[in-house]
Amino acid sequence: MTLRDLSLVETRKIDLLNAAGELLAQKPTASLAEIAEYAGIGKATLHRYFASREDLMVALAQRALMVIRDAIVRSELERGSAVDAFTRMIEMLMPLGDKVFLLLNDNGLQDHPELADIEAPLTELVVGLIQRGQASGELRADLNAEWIARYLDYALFAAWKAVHDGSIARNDAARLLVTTLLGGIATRRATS
Amino acid sequence: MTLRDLSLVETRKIDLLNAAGELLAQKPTASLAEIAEYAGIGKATLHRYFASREDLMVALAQRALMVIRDAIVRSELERGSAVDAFTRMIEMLMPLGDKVFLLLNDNGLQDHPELADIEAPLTELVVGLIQRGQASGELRADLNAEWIARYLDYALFAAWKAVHDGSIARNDAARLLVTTLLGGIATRRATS
DNA sequence: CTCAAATGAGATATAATAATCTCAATTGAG
DNA sequence: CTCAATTGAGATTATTATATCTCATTTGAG
Repeated sequence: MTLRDLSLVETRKIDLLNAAGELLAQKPTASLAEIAEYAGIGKATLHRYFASREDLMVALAQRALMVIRDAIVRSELERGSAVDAFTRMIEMLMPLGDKVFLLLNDNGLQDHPELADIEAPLTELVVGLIQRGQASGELRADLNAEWIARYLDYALFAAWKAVHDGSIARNDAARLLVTTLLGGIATRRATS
Repeated sequence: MTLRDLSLVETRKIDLLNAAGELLAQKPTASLAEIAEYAGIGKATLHRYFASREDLMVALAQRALMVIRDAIVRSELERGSAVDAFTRMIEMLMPLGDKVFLLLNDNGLQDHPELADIEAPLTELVVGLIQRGQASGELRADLNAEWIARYLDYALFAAWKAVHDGSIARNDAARLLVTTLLGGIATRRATS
């Protein structure tokens, strides 16, 4: 085994990130020593892969964003009606909560450049979908698309948290979120 | 001046909390030394008022919740239609973002008993309003009231953050949030 | 099998911050 | 004005976690 064998190194990094993500989901304040132990490796080895805690955190957040991106790509936003695509996207994203939702807020990595580079095109995809829906008359055109995208983000967090707390059923979460987002909380009568 | 003069001690505590909240809003990682300096008092004095950092943080979060509670009480949820009351509440809460929205997520004080005691009755008030709206036919009865309350929380954060980032206008935020929450993001056509 | 590369356990060094302590200076009630 | 209570500046100690280092052991490519 040599360091030049990038695929092996990458595999180990992935295993390490998986373990770290798992532990941090339970205990967001876990120390590097705890993470190393949980991952079954030595502290020194952890540092060989990630020089600092921040490096590790950034890598974790990058991966979380990439998981989200993959889910969005796989939901084929361009296919069918905007509302159908929107629904597919929520259904794909909903199950990812456990892996990503703690990682993406809790930390102080909001405006890290390496993360912004991944997040920006992601937001673009979503904004694009929303604009398509507005153009087709499916989504309200009186709301700014960027606002809707941000609103969607937070609504996702709300649903993830509700599932995590056990206050809504896992299987029901996507449907519930979609219907709440699309239809709002008022009846027709009240908003007419 | 003696320690038995509770009102004076309370006044100083309030000043200290104001300063601490102000600084932490700008720099959430500020050390106790920085907080003391910003408040214009010595570190020792700060410790005389709050024995530990956690004590201070809990006090800050308590106060933030109390500020929110006051705003909700002043919006008279029982007066008029549920939608009107709901709108008044959002309009009262929106301007508080700067003071409270960092304090209530960022930290690790989620399930502190002293905070839960303040938060629980608050949630009750909101859930009560939502149920009133559902009973009167103004709000959708097919959505669980607790879910709507939580959804509302996160939507508020979304709007607060959007204002903070400058991506929506301060003056417009309450109206935008209310219309998005009540009406949803889809057109009538799409949800019919 | 061989050996260079990689690893793990743990010691050690650094760093940041919280918490405590000391004491001279200030404050304000009476 | 007087004096006990309070305060502030800063030294000191305690705590915690990160980061580095050492070296014996393990691993796996060839």
